[in-house]
Amino acid sequence: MLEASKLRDRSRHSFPIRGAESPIAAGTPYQGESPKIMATVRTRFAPSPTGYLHIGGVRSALFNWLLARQQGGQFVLRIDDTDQQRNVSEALQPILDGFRWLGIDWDEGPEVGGPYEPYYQSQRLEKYQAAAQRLIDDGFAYYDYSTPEEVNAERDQATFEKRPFQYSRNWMATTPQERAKFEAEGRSFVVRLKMPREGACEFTDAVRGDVSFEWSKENDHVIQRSDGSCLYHLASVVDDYDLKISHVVRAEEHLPNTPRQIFIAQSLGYELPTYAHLPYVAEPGSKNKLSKRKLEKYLKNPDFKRINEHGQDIAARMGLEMTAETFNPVIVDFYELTGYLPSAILNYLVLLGWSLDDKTEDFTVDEMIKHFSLQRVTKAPASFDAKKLWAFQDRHMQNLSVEQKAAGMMPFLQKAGLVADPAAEGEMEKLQKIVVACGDRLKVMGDILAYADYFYVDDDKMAIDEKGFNKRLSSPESQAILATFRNHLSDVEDWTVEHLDKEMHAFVDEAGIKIGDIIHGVRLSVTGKTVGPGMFDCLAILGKESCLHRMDATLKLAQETFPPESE
RNA sequence: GGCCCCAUCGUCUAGUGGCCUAGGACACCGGCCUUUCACGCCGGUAACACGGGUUCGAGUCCCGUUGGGGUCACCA
Repeated sequence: MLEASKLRDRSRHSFPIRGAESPIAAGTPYQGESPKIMATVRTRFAPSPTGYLHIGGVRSALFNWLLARQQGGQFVLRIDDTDQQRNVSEALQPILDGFRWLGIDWDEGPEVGGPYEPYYQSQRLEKYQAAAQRLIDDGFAYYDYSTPEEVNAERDQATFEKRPFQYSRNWMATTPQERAKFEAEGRSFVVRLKMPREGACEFTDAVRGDVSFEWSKENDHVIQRSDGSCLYHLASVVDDYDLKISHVVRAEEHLPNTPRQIFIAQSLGYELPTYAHLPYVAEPGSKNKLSKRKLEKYLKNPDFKRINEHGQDIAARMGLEMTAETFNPVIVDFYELTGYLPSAILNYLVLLGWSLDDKTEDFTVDEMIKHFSLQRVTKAPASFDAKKLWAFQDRHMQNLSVEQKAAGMMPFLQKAGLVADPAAEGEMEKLQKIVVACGDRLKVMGDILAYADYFYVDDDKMAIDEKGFNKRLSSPESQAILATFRNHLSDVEDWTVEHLDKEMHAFVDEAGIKIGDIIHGVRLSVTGKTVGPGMFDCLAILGKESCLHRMDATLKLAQETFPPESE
C-alpha cells in the first residue's frame, strides 16, 4: 500500500511556490497539527443526485466498498449536491435504493448519519467558505474581478494562437485597495486558486503508479462563486479531509483534476489521501466512456439490444411504462425491475477492471471482499458487455434453490396481477412446480411472466402461436392424432408426469407413430407455444381438466381454420 | 489543439525476462444429449498494434511511431 508520507515528500520537492508562500513553510493555522497516520481505511463514493444509479458508478462504489470492507474500515456515502437546487431527496432516492438492492451498504451517509454529519455538500457550505478564506489569507487563492467574458476572450485568444491558456491575472486583487478599485467599477468577484506556474505535481497513484503534471498547464480554477457558493474541487478536498477519507478511489476521468486537488489540500495543510484512479467503464464494443445519454448508439450492439428488449418485455408484462431514459441496461433500476440477482451484477462488475488470477471467475460477495486489491486493478478501460453479465446471471440463478427462485418470482406475478397479494393457499406450491419444470429456462426472476402465458391464464384466453399452429395442426392427420390422444387422456386417472409419460409412449407404440408426431401438437394445444418445459410437466401442472379443455378448444379452432375440404 | 492515460483473442482478462508452440471466461462455430427450447458435455476458430533497441533470451524492460481514450467550466 502507498504511504501517504511518501506522497507528501514527493510533492514537497516539486512544489514550486516561493518559499515564503509554500504551504509547508508558511505559518498557516494548521502547521502545528501533526499529520496523522491514517490507520483506518475509509473510502467514499460521492454521487451527485441525478435520479438514477449508473452502472459505471456502481463499479466505482463497489471497489470503494470492497476495499473498506476488506480492511475493516468504513465506506461513506457523501452527496455531491453543491450545484443542485431542489428535489435532492427525490433525485437521491433511486440511488440509495439501488445500492441497498445490491447490498452495498454504507457506514455513514444519508439516512444512517455518522460522526461527521452532515453528509450533504449543500449543508457544508460554511466549511468550504472557511477553507476558501484560509486559502486567500495564506496567498493560495485570490479575489478575481474578471467577467466570464473577459476570461473567455483570453482563452479564445490562446486557442487562436495555438498556445496553452494561462489566465493573465489582470483582474486579480490582493489588497483592499485593488478590491475597492474593481468594485468601484461595479465588478463582482469570484475566488480563484493561485496555481503554481513552475515545476510539476508528481504523485503515486495506487493503480497507475507515478504520474506527473506540469503546474504551468494548470489554470487558476474558480473555487468560489460571486454568490459565495463553492465549487466541486474545493468541496471535495475539504470533505475528504473532514471525513478522514484515506483512499480516494474514483474513475480515471478525475485523474487530470488531481493536481489542483493536491494543491488545495497541501495549501490547507492536509495530509493527502491515497489516490487510486480506476479505468472507466466503456461503451459496448468501444473504448468511449459509458454514458447514459447515448442509448441509441448502444442499441446498435446486438447483445445490448437483446438484453434491453428482454427487459422491456418483462416491464411491459408488469404494466410498467418505462422510457429508455429511465429504463435501460446502463441503469441499475433495469436489473432490479427485471429480476436480476445482485450477486450476479456484482460478480460481473468486480471483474470489470479487476481479476484475482488467470482462472477464477465466480465470486460470492464474501470472496470478493476477501480477495479484492487495488494492486490487481487493470489500467485499461473495459467495455460493458451485457452478454457476459447475462452469463453471470445465468450461473448465479442456477445456484439458487427452487424455494429461493419461487420466492423471488412471486412478486413479479403479483405485480403483473396474475397472483393475488398476499398469495392464496397453494399458489407458492404451484409456482415451485413451475420453477422445477422450467429449470434453467428462467434466467431472471421476471422470466416467469413469459411462462405465465399458459400457467396463469384462463383456458379460453390462452393465445396460440400462429406459426406453430399452422405447422403442427393444419393437416387432418395431425388433428386426428391429437383428437385420438385427447380421448385417450380423458380416461387417464393418474395425472402425474411419470404416468403421462408412460401413457403417451404406450399410445404411440400402439398407433405405430413416433412421439415426435404427436408431442408438438399436444404442447401447442395446451400451452399455445412451440417451446417450453417438458411436455409432461406442463400437462401435470395444468391438470387434467384444463388440458382437456384446451385441447378441445385448440382442436376446434384447427378444424375451423383448416377444414378437410381445403386440403 | 494542449496536457494526461492506455494498448494481449470480437469482449473481459492471465502473464512482472526463460514455466508462452500465450492460459481461462463470455460470445461464436461444430458435435453429443434431447419431444421443443433451455441446460449440460466434448471439440474448434481466434490475440501479444508497429518499428527500433537492451539481453544468451522480450508479450514481459527502454525509446519512438501508430492507434484509442480521458480531460481542458463561475458542472460534478
